[in-house]
Amino acid sequence: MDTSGGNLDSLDDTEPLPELSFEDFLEPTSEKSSQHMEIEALDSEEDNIGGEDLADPANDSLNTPQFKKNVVHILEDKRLNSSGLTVLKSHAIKMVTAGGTPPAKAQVTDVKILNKLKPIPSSTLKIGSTTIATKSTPGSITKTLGNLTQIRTKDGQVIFVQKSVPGTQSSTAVTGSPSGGIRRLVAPSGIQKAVLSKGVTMASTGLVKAAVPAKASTSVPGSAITLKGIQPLAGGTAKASTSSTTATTSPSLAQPNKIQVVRTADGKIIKINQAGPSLLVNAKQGTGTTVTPGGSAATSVKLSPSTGNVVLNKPVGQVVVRTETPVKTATGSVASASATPGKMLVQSGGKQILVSNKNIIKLSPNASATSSTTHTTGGQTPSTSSGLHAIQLPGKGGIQYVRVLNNNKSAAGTSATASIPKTVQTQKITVVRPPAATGVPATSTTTSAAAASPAAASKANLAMGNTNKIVMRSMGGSIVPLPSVQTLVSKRALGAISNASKPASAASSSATPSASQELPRKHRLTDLNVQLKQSASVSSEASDSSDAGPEAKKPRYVITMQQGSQKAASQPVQKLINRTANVQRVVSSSTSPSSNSTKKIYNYVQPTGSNGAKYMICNSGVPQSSTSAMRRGYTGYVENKTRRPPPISPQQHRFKQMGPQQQSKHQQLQAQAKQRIRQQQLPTEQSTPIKVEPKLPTLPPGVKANVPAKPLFEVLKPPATAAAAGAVDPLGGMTSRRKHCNCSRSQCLKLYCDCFANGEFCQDCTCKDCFNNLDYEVERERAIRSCLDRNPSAFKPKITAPNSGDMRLHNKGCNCKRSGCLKNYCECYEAKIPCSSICKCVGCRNMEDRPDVDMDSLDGLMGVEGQKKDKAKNKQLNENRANIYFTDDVIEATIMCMISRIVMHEKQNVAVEDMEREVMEEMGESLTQIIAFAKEKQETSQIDESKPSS
DNA sequence: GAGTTTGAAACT
DNA sequence: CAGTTTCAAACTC
Repeated sequence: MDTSGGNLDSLDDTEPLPELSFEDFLEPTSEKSSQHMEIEALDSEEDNIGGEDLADPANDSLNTPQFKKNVVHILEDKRLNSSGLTVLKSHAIKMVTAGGTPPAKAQVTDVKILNKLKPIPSSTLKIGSTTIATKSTPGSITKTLGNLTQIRTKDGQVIFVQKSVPGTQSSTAVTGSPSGGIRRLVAPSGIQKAVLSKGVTMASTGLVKAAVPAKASTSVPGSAITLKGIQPLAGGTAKASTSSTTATTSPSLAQPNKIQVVRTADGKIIKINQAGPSLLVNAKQGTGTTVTPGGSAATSVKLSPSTGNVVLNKPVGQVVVRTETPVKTATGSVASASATPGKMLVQSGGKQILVSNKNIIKLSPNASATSSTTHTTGGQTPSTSSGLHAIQLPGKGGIQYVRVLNNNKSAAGTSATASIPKTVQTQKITVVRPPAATGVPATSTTTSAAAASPAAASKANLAMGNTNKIVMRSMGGSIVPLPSVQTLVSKRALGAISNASKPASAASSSATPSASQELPRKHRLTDLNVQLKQSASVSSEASDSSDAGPEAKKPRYVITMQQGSQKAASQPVQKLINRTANVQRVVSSSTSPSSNSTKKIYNYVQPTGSNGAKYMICNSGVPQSSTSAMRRGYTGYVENKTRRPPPISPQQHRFKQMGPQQQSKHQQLQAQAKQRIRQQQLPTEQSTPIKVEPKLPTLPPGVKANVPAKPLFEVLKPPATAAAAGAVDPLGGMTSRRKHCNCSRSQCLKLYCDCFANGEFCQDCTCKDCFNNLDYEVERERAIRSCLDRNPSAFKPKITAPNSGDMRLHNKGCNCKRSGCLKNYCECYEAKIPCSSICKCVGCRNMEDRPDVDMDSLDGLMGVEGQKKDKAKNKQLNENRANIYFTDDVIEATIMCMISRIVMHEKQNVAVEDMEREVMEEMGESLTQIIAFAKEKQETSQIDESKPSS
């Protein structure tokens, strides 16, 4: 992304801003329900953006670099959905401007108002719900020139309204709205801009056409389209570097008092005019990577790829978004990147504006938003004031989204539902950028805090006053999931995510990093797990949160101590992991200010000895290691390629591999873990500094969750310090990433990528065009969903133990053909488990008992099926034999013998150590007898079998 | 380090 | 669901 940014800067920065003119209004063709959830709508929109161009044919042409015009579609009651831009057909407003033309040139703006708009009385000029001028207003309509009616607006502007007959207008404009009338607003030559509504300034000058459909039935006061909030910039006079100045100082702008210009890393510029509610969309290339304050009062905001959330705590009235033609496609594989225009989606007050290329803007009203938010303020520009504003900016490699959320009582980000805030009066603009190591931690923290905790959010809102909230995500630099998307995407993960009840304060930073740390899945961890239910409610919640299946119900949690935020943050959680003796699964609930009571499920280990408690984070629901083996379900950590090591536990093995220094560190960590466990075991949890949060990518993976207490992106944030933490961890790297991916074509958004498959962000990887990071959260979420759609268990561990005590098996089995399952190509082999009957491998030599047997010779003797059957048969036979000799009676008898020894020694006051030894000896004797019996039986049976034949 | 092999994932 | 293609890791040289 960095590379493209530079190119863009050089190319686009100098270009004058194309002026926007309203050309025509599209006749709504169909009424689509806006029942889509926000996430769905976003998905569709994303899909549209990412993939095909808008349905509008004009887009295609517009997307071409040569095309100079800006087209704006304002859709009503529609949100971009899966169907794509077809939604835009209804109630769309297309604004076409001479994109590359110098601003000095007179601009003609044609505006078409599609149906659902209230017919404008001859005496009233109204766009949307905003009345520009009325006859009733004294002196508003000054005179009539031919078919033009001169209207003086409240602001003293003079515009001419021309009634025109459909068909006389441009074909595009009139098409679809035969019944609609067209009013042409012609601004006198002396007027540089037309003020269409209070707070809305049309910078472009010249002709304004307003086609008003005659459909009275559809004309609902609230359904009217308001242009307020959309203001084409007057010009390309201002370059990216000076854009802020232009916005603030431009006399042509009626409202802009304070404009903040935010420039993304990709060179995209977002201007936020705090003076007014209007939204400025400017499709001009940007160059810089920094955001410059628009005015003295404006707060400087820097949006670098590494930047986190940025919250503009000031009333925002105007937002200017400049887009630039992506020079490079998202994938980067397309050679003709320049020909691939980016798209910008602006969602405003239930409307969405999709800008294709720098010159194409589409506004699509969000039905849901419109319905819910419109008319709440007595018809005062309801549409613009309410709803969400999402702006998707073309990036060098991706798309940027900006969402302006209404300032709701509760933080918009916290809203899990797709409901759109109905409160229109106050808006909060928050530019959220993924936090990065070098980002703006303060801002990001603020945003996250607001989203995460109601209290914080409310507080933030108070501070912000009348502001809009803008959540911006960009593919080029960073991506912040739109709230709706978050709700959408994270439903599964939310359960786990919501559980993240990290303090809004610095704790978040510390927690997040830890969350991203890898928690290597332990071998047979489930065997040792003992589920403890601390509270019935908790357990119920846990079950509730797991819609995605049993495994999905097991979110990963990272337990970190709150000790010095930085310290805790930098301290990999894995360090504390200890897999030993008794691992208890603890389901606990905690309540955070921001979220519902959260349920935490984690394992802690308590050795049988008196060494104190050890603990480990649990979570079986998500692959936790980054190795391919882990990705494939191997829960153990494969540190080296040595296969078939002595049957020591992975932990032992790893510990063994540690150097002295590492071991000491390990011990130190263990001590810390113990301490934490003790603290956690204290009855009074509130006093415990221990923080339990879901392990990072809880989300991904198919984990169904409740409403996210916090924005998904917050939860998904890769630990800022994780990367810095590097690979070394206290446990000698057992929990560190074994390897970094090297993906080149999958953008790390497919299961090919180990990182992605493990639900992790790429860190320190050598991958190319990596999208598996917070900057591309949208794409990442989409990819996750896509994977889950294909395979709901895609992110579940592939290797599990069916039952406690059972051997781990590959859930799906391998399918090796040529490796004999004796190379790491084989997932089973890589996981150090024998192939099972589930496997479809050919020539398998990865047998449990005889891995060394050369099965090649057998290949010719028996077909694949034969091998499978044989394998299954042997397995079953072994099981049967075990059942024959280890009957319940035998086992019971053995146990009774052992107990009897205990009782006997207790009476004799024998030392515990001796008692244990005696008991073990007793068991050994019993086993010996059983084996002897089995042998005898077998010999007897063989003799019996041989007798008949002879 | 480049090229090949391999099998899961993705696609058709 | 099967066959094919894509992909990235594992492996070989």
